[in-house]
This record gives sequence, structure tokens and C-alpha cells, in this order.
Amino acid sequence: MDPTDWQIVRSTPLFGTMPQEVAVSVIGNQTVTVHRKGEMLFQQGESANSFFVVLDGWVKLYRVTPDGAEAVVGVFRRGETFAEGAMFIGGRYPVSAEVVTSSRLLRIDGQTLRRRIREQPDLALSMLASSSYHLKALVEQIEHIKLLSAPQRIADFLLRLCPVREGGCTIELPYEKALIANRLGMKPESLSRALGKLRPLGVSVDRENVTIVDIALLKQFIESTERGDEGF
Amino acid sequence: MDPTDWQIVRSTPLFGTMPQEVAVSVIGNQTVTVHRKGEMLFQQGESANSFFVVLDGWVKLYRVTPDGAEAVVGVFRRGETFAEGAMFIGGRYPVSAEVVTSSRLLRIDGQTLRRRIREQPDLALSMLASSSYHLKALVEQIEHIKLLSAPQRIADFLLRLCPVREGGCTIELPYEKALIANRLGMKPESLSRALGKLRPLGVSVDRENVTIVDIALLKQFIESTERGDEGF
DNA sequence: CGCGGCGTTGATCTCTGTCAATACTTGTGG
DNA sequence: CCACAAGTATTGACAGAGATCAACGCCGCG
Repeated sequence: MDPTDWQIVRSTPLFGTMPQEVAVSVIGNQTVTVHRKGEMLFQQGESANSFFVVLDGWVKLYRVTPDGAEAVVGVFRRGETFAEGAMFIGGRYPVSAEVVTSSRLLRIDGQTLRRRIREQPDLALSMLASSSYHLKALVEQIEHIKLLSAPQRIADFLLRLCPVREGGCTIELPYEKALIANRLGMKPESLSRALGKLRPLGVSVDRENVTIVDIALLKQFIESTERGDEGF
Repeated sequence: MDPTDWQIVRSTPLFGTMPQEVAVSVIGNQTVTVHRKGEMLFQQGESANSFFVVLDGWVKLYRVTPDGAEAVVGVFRRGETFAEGAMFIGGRYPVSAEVVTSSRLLRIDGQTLRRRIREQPDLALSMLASSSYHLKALVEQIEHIKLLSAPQRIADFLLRLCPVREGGCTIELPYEKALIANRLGMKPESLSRALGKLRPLGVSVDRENVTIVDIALLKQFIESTERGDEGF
């Protein structure tokens, strides 16, 4: 856990707002672990004893149905925390977690966390803020699935990846397209075609590289008459 | 706030697990309000100063897009709390709330809640548990939209309304079908037709009354080869 | 060089949305 | 008490989005 890691941890909604010494008291001597693509962190239904901070890489959270179908409910990256909530609802993870890219994670023990919360009520407020953050993300995801078409959802996905606020840019898709598709609630084939439909709006795709001519066009596209494509 | 109300409050995930005196200290002299169908409680983006316990009736939470389309993300009933999380994420409600049935609500002030949390760290743990409960509900909703067909989603909706664990029963739909449809991510017309498709599985509908011959059939239907209908 | 995973493309099908017409229910006012 | 209007639910015909199935191309890797 080098200084850069600390910087990342302090950039999270959870640890970013609390006094330095409180953060230290929680993270103290927690373990940093490295994982390879495909590793499982925990499975839906397992008892939840810890949560995670992503220091590097990507981790997906998903639900599996009795017959094996997967629904990705979130993909987390450097500077994000996940599974904080699980430890408080019956102590069971409601989702499964798998590393989708070589990753470095900080694992934080639930036992010690609870102890710290009792000593430091403000810590609880931070946890609540973080929890609310995830709540909001899920609500937005539901909104998108219900109200936006596939091309619009990808447009939104791309926008969130953009480092700039206006103009154009080139971004690299962070993980496999099949996973992006699942995350957005569609099939890989649909993702391909939907990306094709964004071409007229200045989006060109070459392997994992996507270049966007003008962000504003995409923003406008997302807000254009729900579920309808261009035209009117 | 009569004894029955207290019983309801104590049945929530939030107030059910804490010591009596802590619950009293929070709820103390909070106000009970009555509302008629159609009343707005708050709007997405407003600053969040309180959260609610439903004592009677139904309340819907939804998102609206710039051009007015609605996506219902939750409908809450007697014994449920909502908007607890909002007060901790930038203090703004991420959703709008509207009463969909004549209702009685208990409104709990955020200021006093925060104060109590600092005095009573355990209270924070209860809040976290409640928050996680909502998190889980949203995750399940996403799973359902992504993996289940319209008829399967209604089947699930009906099952959650059933008071019995096995056999058959008759239930009354708690609110308008248009709202049920939106809640399940479909149009009213689709709801009608989807209910029709459940007929062969022993579901008959007459106005707002639904009778189910055998719960087990529906359960099986929901788990049958994702998105596919019966047979193969 | 050949194999396997991943992504694209094409043809077709199915589900759900859309638009429109029709009951049915409820509430209002004469 | 009835006529009428407005809101709500159902039904039909149709269109479109996305899923499915299958084939193919591409790239990395042994």
C-alpha cells in the first residue's frame, strides 16, 4: 500500500470525506491483494465479512439465476468501493463478484469496521453516504434500462468514460464488449449494431478504441425523444 | 400516532432492530401526515431534509427524464421506509415521490436524525441495514428487468403479493394497473396481455382481483428457461 | 500453422411498443 | 335518476427493437 494507493483510497466517496486519522484507523493494516482475470471474490449468498476498494483493475458484480443466466449490476474501477452494504443486511452478499481484469484490491474487514463505527459515529455517516451513492447508481441504471434504447445506453456509457467535458476524444473500452453488453442489459450482437447506429453521430470504433467527434451530439441523442431514434 | 402505528413502525427493518428507547428518541414527536392520491411529497433534485415511514397507503418513487417520461423505481407500502439514504448523498433526493393512494405517513426530520446518530452509533448500523435492504431490492429489480420476460415479471409481482406460501389464493391488486406496468418496466397494454398469458397457469383476473390456483406453478414458470415461454 | 476466444454480420423470429378503437367505471350536473 | 364526460382497462392490427441462430473474420497464442 504505497502513497499512490492512499491517494486512491482517499478519492473514494467513503474515505474521502473523513479525517485522515479515522481513515487510517479503519484501513490501518488491511491487506492489499492481487487478482487475475476471472478470479471470484465472493458468491451471492455467502456470508459477508469484508468489503473492497479497487486500487487497480475492474471488478464486476452480478446476479445469477437458478439456471445460470447472469445479470451484471455493476462494474467497479479504481477509486470505487463495493459491497460495503452487504455486511449489514443479514451479513450475506446479495450478488457475486468476479475480477474481470488483472486487479489490485484493498480488502477491509467487517469486524474491525463495525468496531470503528461504534467509536466513530461520523464513520457511519460516511458509510451511509457511500451506500447512498450506490443506491443512486442503481436507480439511474434502472431508469436507463426502462427509458433508453440500446444505442442511447451505449452513448451514455461512452460519455461516462470520456475524460473531457466538451469537444471530442478517444477512449479505450475498459473491458470486454460482452461484459459491456451485459452491463447495459443487452446481447453482444446488439452492442455491435447499436455502436453502428452511433456512427452517424460521430462515433467510430476500431477494436477497443472509440473516438468521439463531439460529446454534445451524444448528449443530445440521449435526451432525444425517449426510445425514439433520430428524426422526430 | 396510536399504538397500531407504533407496531407498524417497529416492524420496519430500520426501527425494528433497535432498542425501544432509541426508536422513541428518534421518532419522538415527529409528525404524522395524511395525503390524498396524487399528492407530491418531494421532487427529484430537491434538498432532502427528511425521510418517511408508510403507516398506511402506497407511495411511488420515480425518476423523470428531461422530456417527461417516468420510470418508477419503487412502490412502498405500510411498514416500509423510503428516502432514508437521500439525506446523506449531497442532501438531494435522487427521485421524486408521489402518493398513489390515500395515505398516512410518518415524516422524520433529518436534522434530529443526524444528531441521534452521533449519540447512538448503533442507530447508524440500523440505517445502514435499511439502506442495504433497499440496495438489494434495486439489484433484484435490475435482475428481473434484464433476465425475465414480461409475464415472468408479473408472475413474480403477484407472488410477492401472496399471503400464503403454497397452494392458491386470491389477492387484490394494490394500485392502478398502469402503475404496476411502469413499476415492472412495461406498458399497460403489455401488462394486460402478459396477464392473459398467465391464464393457462391458473391465474384469472377480474378487475383488481386476481386468483391464483397454485403458487408453485408460477414459481416454476419464473424459473423456466429465462425469457422463454413454456414448452420448448 | 492451426486452434480457440472474441467480435461482427446477416437472416429470421418474437416480444413488446405504438396507435387506435372499444368497453367499463366513476363522478358530475342537470 | 339519467346523460354525459373523463379516467382506466382491454383488445386488435401493425411496426420496430432486440434476441436468436448461424456463419464468418480477426487476432493472439501454443
